[in-house]
Amino acid sequence: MPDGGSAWRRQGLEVAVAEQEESVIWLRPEHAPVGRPAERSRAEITAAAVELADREGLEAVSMRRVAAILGTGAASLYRYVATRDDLLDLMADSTGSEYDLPAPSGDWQADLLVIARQARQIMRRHRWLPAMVIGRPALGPHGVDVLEHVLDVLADHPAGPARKLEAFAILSGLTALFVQNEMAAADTATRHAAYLRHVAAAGDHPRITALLAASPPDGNPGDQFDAVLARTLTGVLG
Amino acid sequence: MPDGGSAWRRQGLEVAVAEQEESVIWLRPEHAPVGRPAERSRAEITAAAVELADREGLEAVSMRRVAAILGTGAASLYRYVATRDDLLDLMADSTGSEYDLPAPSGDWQADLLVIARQARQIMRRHRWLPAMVIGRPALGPHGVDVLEHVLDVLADHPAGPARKLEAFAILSGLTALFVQNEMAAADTATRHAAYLRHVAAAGDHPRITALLAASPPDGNPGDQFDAVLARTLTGVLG
DNA sequence: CCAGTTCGCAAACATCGTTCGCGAACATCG
DNA sequence: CGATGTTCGCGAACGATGTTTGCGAACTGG
Repeated sequence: MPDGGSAWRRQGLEVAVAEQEESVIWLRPEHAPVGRPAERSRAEITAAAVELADREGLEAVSMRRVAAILGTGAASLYRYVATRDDLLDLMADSTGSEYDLPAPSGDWQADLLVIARQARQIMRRHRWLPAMVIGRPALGPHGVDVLEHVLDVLADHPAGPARKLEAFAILSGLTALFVQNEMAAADTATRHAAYLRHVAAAGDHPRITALLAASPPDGNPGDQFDAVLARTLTGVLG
Repeated sequence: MPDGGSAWRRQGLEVAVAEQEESVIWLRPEHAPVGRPAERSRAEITAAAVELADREGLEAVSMRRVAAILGTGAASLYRYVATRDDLLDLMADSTGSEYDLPAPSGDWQADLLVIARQARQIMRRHRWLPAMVIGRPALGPHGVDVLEHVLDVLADHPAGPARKLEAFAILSGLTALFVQNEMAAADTATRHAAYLRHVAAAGDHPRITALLAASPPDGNPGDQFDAVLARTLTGVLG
């Protein structure tokens, strides 16, 4: 049988292995137990992709460029990853290793804020992360560790499982939203401002006109992150 | 001068026009005042793109496919739009016409909830919208109308302009997050569940194991949208 | 040593966004 | 009415993308 695509996985070395869904990369063994050994690893490829994304953005992460960084051919990457989206999932989950997860203190609200603040820092380090957290939530080994920790923090909380999962999703999503907004402040805001000035000059939309007139002398609103997130969490939890 | 790209715009018919930023599509006149008349309009192209996205998703919206729907060549679209992202901006803003904006009632919290609920419905109608609202917030003519209305609702509110703008961004973003989550419930959740079952079976992560065991008999948490959004808005505003 | 299997990867395919160049179409003006 | 100036429509091409195919090379268990 020529190649044929991972036939060894079906040979029943472990019964549980045969039952696995192949649609999720975390359940696919990284290396085959027989045959020519691989020269690289998922971690190595992921690290290269993350570094490239940090430097030039997500859209610069093409199979060819990642392969070039590693000094291989583009097609070789498909021995480690079924598709580009798999690589993106690996990238997103790998950032989960940057969390420091201290033991729960008893104050779940404070503990969740600690996590959220770390998430914010991590997303600032990897400016492509917010878009992935929002648009393609991946739950790999590291993400599972974070989820376990959140559930540990909420262990004594009376809310049901579904609500706790929702709280986790909102914590991640809202943090990503915040970071995305503060990143777009320098870029998108300028483009919007040009059009908003035009709208203000046109005469309709008096509220926008007034807002733009009073905008410069307005003190900056400070960092609303903690306050908004705390309120939102008490909204979904008790 | 052969074509050369919209030279008439520089001829100073209107002084204000010459000052315009060309980087924003809303400030670029749709049709040239001289020369051969265009056979189509931005609105027509936008409508075709929206219909295609509603049917087959955002990634199906390619210049070639949109052009094919209209019975033209792909290159022709660039007479109406400078880039594909411009077309996406047009699509996003066009959904702003689906709002019904009643006069402010005096209760700003209730009025904002009315807007948010409409946003939710609109995003459910156009399943590609949440990703755009979050990743590429476009503020066109219709978006400006909605913003004007929100500012009108908040006219008597003591918060500063920056905070009101932040409230608007959070209102849109959080709504998009919610819709994205409820859409992913059927798709992503299934993929996650397979891996989560594996994690639970592995033995570590006892909280996740317990959560999965108690998951089926747990009553669904009802619709948290109104509650979470209200709490968050009072978090950023007074 | 050989049979079995996987690995690395050049080449090819389909598709994408975008640009170029030019004939055709239209409004204006002489 | 015809010439002129300008834009429009668009076939063809360019470069880049994700992915597949096919095969020689590399390794291992028997």
